[in-house]
Formats: sequence, C-alpha cells, structure tokens
Amino acid sequence: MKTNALYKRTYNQCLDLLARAAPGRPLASEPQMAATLGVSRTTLRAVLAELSARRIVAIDGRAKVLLRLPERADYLDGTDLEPLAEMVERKFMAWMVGPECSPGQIINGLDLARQFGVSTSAIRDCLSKFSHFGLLERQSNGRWRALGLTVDFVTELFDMREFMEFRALDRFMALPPEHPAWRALSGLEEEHRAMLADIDRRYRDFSDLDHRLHRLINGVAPNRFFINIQGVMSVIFHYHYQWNKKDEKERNHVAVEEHLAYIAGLESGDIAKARAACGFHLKTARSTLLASIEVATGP
Amino acid sequence: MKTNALYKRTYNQCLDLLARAAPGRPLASEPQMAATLGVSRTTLRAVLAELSARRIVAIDGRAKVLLRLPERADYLDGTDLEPLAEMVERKFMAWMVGPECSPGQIINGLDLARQFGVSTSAIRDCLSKFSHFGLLERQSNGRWRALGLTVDFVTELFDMREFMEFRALDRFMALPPEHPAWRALSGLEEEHRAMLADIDRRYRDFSDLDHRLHRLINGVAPNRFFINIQGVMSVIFHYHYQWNKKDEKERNHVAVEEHLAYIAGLESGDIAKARAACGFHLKTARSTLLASIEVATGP
DNA sequence: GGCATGATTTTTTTATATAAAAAACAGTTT
DNA sequence: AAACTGTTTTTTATATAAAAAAATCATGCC
Repeated sequence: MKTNALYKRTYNQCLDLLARAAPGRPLASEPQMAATLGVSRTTLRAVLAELSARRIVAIDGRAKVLLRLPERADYLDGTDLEPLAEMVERKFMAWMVGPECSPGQIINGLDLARQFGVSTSAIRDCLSKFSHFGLLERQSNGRWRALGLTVDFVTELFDMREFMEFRALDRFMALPPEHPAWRALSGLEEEHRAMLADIDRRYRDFSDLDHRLHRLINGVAPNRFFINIQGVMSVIFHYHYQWNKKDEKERNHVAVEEHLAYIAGLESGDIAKARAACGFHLKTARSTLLASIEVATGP
Repeated sequence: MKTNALYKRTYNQCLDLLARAAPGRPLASEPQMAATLGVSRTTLRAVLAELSARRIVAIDGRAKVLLRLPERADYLDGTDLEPLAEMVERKFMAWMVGPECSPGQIINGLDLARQFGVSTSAIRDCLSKFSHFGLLERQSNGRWRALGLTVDFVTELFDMREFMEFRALDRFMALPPEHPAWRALSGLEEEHRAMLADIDRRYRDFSDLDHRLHRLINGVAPNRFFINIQGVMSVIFHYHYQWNKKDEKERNHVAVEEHLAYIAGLESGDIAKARAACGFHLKTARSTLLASIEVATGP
C-alpha cells in the first residue's frame, strides 16, 4: 500500500498558506492552489476535504472561504511525513557507516527490511540506487555486498571530481567576458563576502552556496554523467556531514575563504592561478572528508 | 513467481558437460559439479533429478553414472532460457530506438509491461537501471521521461570517455617498464596482428579485443565511477551494433588499425604521439556511432 | 576428520493486489 | 470561450505471497 506522505505534507503546506490569508476571504481555485503547492488536483481535493471537515474552510461549490486561521494543533505530525524512499535511504546510510556494517560484508535485505520496518521492495529499491553510487556491489548470486564509505571510495570519488572540475574550469575561463556566467559568478562572490561578514551565525548556509558555485562552473558544459557523479557527491556530503557536526563552523569558514580565492583565480583570467586555487580547495575538501571518516571508523 | 531460467540454462550446460564424458563413467560429486557450473547445489540437484527422470544418468546414493550420451532432443529450449531482466532490457532498448519512442516523451510503465508481457515490477527495475545510464529521467511526479539515444547522449558519453581515456593513458605511460601491463599490451598487440591477418573471417571478434584493450589501459588506475561509465558504454555498443550490422567488417578493420597505432604510440614512450593516436581512434568511434544513430532516426 | 548427501531454512526474484496520486473526461458556471 | 468543479480512469508506489535459488544444518560414509 502506497504511503500518503505527500497528502500529509501538502496538508501542512496548505495550512502554512492559509495562515498568511485573512479569515472570510475567498480562496483561489483548485487548479491554482494545486499549482502553487506543486501537486495534482486530486491530492489538493483530499486536503480541501479534510480542511472542510475540520471547519477551517467552508466549501460550497466553487466558493471556498477561510473560516479561521489554522492553529498549531491543526498540523499533522509524525514520522510518516517523510517519503518512504527517503526514510529508507536515511536509515540505510546510518546503518552503512555504523558498527553493524563492515566493508566486504554481504547485505541481508530481508534483515534490513525487518530492522527498518519496511517491505523488501523498499530495501531493494534503495540497494539498487546505492549500488550505482559505488557503495554496494551486486554479486553473481544476486546478493549485495557492502563496499562501504571507505578511504578508497572517497579517493576515487574525489579523483573523479578533481578531474572534472579542472575540465569545467578550463571551459569556464574560455567563456567570452559578456557571457552571463561571469555576472552570476560575481553575484556569488558578493554572497560569499556577505556570509563571511557574519560567518558566526550563517555558517550553516554554506552547503547551499557550495552547491551553487560548483554547479555554476560545471554547468557551462553540461554532461549528464558528470551531473550524476555530482549527485553522488551531494548525497555523500549530505549524510556524512549530518552526523559529523564537529568543527563545522571552522570547516565552513575555511571553505568560504577558499571559494573566494577560487573565484578570484577565475576572474583574474590566469588559468594557472585558478587551477591552483581550485586544486587547493578540493584538496582541503578531500582531506576533511577523509579525516572525518577515519574518526568515525577508528584510526 | 520467479522464473527458472537459471535452472534451464544450467540443465543445458550440464548436458554439454556430459556430452564430453563417456557413458558408464561415474560423475563428479555434487559440490564439484555445482562449482563447475557456477550455481548452487540446490539448482544442480534439480538438474540431476531431471537427468535421472530422463534416464540420462542413474543416481544411487553418491554413485552417479552416465547411462547414455545426451541427444539433441534432450536440450530444453524456448524464450525463457534468457533471464527475465535481460529480456526486458533487450525489448526496452529496441523500443527506445524504435518509432514508438521519441525523445522527451513520457514513458508509460503499465503499457510497456503489457507490451513486453511482464509485470510492472520488472519494468520498474529496468527503468531504474536505464535512468542511471542517462537514457531516462525521473520527473517529480514519479513518471519517467525518455531522453533517448540522441546525438546529445552520444556526445556527452564520448566527451566523458575521451576525457577518462586520456587520464588513464597518462597514468599508463608513467608505469615503469617492468610493470606487467606492458607485457599484457604486447600480448594484445600480437592478437591484433593475428586478427588483422585474417580480418575477413575474424572481424566479429573485434568487440572482445576492443573491450580488453581499453580495460587494460583503464585498469591501471581503477575507479568505480569510471568503470560504471564504461559499463554504460558497453551496453550502448552491445545493443546498438546488434541492430547496425551495416559496414561492420569495414568498421572493425579500420578500428583494428587504429588500435595498432594507439598501441604503437603507447610503446613509443612519446606521450604526444600516444595521445594523438588515442584521440584519433576515439574520434572515429564517436562519428561512427553518431552516423549510425542518424541513419536509424532519419536525417 | 573431511567430504558427501538429504533435508530444512533463509533469501532473492517476480507477480499480484491495493491505496495514493495523477490525469483525463464531462458537464457547469462565469 | 475559458476556466472551474465533480467524476472516472489510469498510473505509480508499496506490501504481500509464492516460486526459485542459495545457504545452512544434520547425518552418514570412507
């Protein structure tokens, strides 16, 4: 049976929307609201039905009126607000870097299904996805073997990343000065400076900025295989740094400075300089990740 | 219900094995036979049971005797000798390059399941796999969109390939002269010459040789992400050239010559020369694939 | 004791069933 | 006519069930 996490999240989002409206005012039409919330009209209608049952809105034909502002208690909560696939993915990553999993080990899908409280098909999907990430391998007998978030993995991932970033860097610098990417780059530079000025409070926003800078540079010569590898990196970073909050502020501070040097290198027009700054930044990122893996798995 | 394609293929393989034995001679033990055939003892025992029922072998405790040589009629045949996943994959690729699929189109999984005569889960697995190949994309609403075997796809794939092959080439040439890879390379050179001498009859064996040469060069600095992309390339070549037999002989003849130039470049120790030969070969491969796509989809 | 067979248990693969969600269809209202 | 709502159909996500295949256990033979 499919979960209705989407319905629940949409319901909550809809409450957020209503909280900004004034009671007594009519609401937008169904297609409009559905578009705003990014779901199908079917889902929106289920939400509206519930809102009507709770006497938050009154529905009469196409006249929809907000009866009262939503309250704290109106919101749905619970663990099932998260899509199933994401939940499984999260638990799996936690399992993979935890003590129960060692590199080279056979993965027992049935057992994971029991542990995570989901069906085997959900596990299958998850394993299939992570095998493309290179964290797992399929054996000839159909079983899955864990490869793990090892030093090898990080090395191979960063080798690839470095190589690709240099390639993108070369192409980026070959862009004519009037190309919009240069404007976007100075926009990002400004944002970096703004963050740096208030780094103590804003250091958590770095990961978004990081993402955008690398996407800008690599977006010049789009390549789906590269984007795929970037996606792998995102996921690894996302999970890994979620558990490794240690030194986060210091780490991000350093990274912002490195980004600024990288941007300066690009803007200088001097390829050697840009490459050096880029290489330096990637090297730091690599050793930071490696160090935090070694902490997690023991020396 | 799971298919028993493995059992059937193992049964046929076992007949092949028995065909090389002499009637009256005892057979190897179950674990030994299972290992030879690369399956579990459970599957082997099912095969032995059938062989016994057909009076091909007599089983009495641990004494197994071949009663008669297997005949043509003993072999199992039919479409279900192919593993389900492979069958779906094959049909899907044919569908994708056929007239029913145009780039950008939404893929209807239910419909494909009906067309191919399989369940939706089999289709789902297949779509999930090909999405990692960059031939499909998943939309936010959960649907799959075909991207197709387009010029863009080939361009991006070959950009990646070129870029990775050059990287591997550099590392390969940095190997010390006593490294076993050099011996392996001259072995491959010999094989290329042997094939060239008899190209009219042996041109079909080229794809194996191609695979081995590129694997040797790229195997020096193994990287799972690279291997993944190589896998994509293999699959594309496999399917595409299966349908495009036109000029196969001429094409392979040219490629063998280019390989020899590439090998000579590597052995010369001159990086520029090796890179040039490599670049030339990859360029030919790229335009050959592009040309054959344009033939397939119209000018 | 080491390896073989026979029987049992576990795990994986695949089809099917059902709820959720999307899309399509058909009237209605403005 | 354009856009809306109510209804129906189609498609997707997920759990479940059952066969195939692998692994494990128990026992016996040399």
